[in-house]
Amino acid sequence: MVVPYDPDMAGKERAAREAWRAIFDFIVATSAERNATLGRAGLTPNDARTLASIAPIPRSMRSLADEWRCDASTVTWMVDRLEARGLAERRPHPSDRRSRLVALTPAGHKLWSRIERAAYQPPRGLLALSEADLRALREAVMNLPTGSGRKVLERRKVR
Amino acid sequence: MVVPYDPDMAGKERAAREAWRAIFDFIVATSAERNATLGRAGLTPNDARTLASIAPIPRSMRSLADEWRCDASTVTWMVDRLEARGLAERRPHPSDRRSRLVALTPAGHKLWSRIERAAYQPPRGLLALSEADLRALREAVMNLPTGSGRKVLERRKVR
DNA sequence: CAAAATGCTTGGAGGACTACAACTATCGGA
DNA sequence: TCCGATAGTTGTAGTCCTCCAAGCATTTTG
Repeated sequence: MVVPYDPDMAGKERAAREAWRAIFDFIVATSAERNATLGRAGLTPNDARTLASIAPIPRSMRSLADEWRCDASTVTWMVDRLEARGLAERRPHPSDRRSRLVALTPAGHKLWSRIERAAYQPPRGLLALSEADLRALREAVMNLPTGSGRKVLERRKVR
Repeated sequence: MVVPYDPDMAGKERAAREAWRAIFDFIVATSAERNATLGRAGLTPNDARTLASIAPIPRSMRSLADEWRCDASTVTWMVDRLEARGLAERRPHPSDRRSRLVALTPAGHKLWSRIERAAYQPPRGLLALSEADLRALREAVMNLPTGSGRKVLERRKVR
């Protein structure tokens, strides 16, 4: 499909830019609050990231290090902290005795589901949008590259 | 204005929740990437926050501490770091000789505008929305409360 | 004016985060 | 079976972030 000239494009581009700026600013403004919320629960941002990563299914230390592109020892520290709080635990890997699976404890599941529920509570203001808009917004956000415009983000294979 | 019953509400609520979840996941997924991008520019997250705060207009140390609800000495450290890198500078306050205004240097402006431009680049997906929708979206987001309900964040106790 | 308040800096302290190097245990292929 | 590769831990180190206490300069208030 060819679009030789769309007189609306200029205005639309600008509108998109302004909308995005608002979203971005909101994200920035929110992240501080989000961290404060986590802090109230005694969690650091990394704690939360770890919980989120292992909540669906136990993960090996190695896979976490790969996902986060950090040193394996860093994962050791992070998991240590969660384990000390009783939120996560190391389990033996069923087929590789070198490896450990990191899993949430019942307390960890409880805490994380509470935080997740609160965090996913959509702000009322979103209801000002039409359902179609909301879907478009969701689509738009879901298709965003997670890098800040950076080139092709090298695919990370999460095992 | 009374809204006794809106058959769309259920679907809308769900759409809002899903859109919000997408945004939230994006925030989580992005924060690491975003920090990596900043890191490539030699900036810590706090560096970026400071640059963003003083970019529009020079600010006093005090106002920054108030905005971030942190100790005044923390602001001193942060500004020190930027000043050491030649990105920001302290200027005398025109009417209060106790106070200092923190401003971007030319180098700071240059760097920040580059980063800002990249960060504010709107995702193409947003163009799927009509211009009117985009404006509505912007309005909605701009009117969102940035807090997750909680108003007063208690001083976090240092252990 | 004297005292209290304010703006900022310095010094001290500690936790979080991160990497690298060295080490142990285990796995997998030749 | 033997050896290189892999998973994870420990020790070391450095930066960042954050606070509190103390102190200085200046402003505001009684």
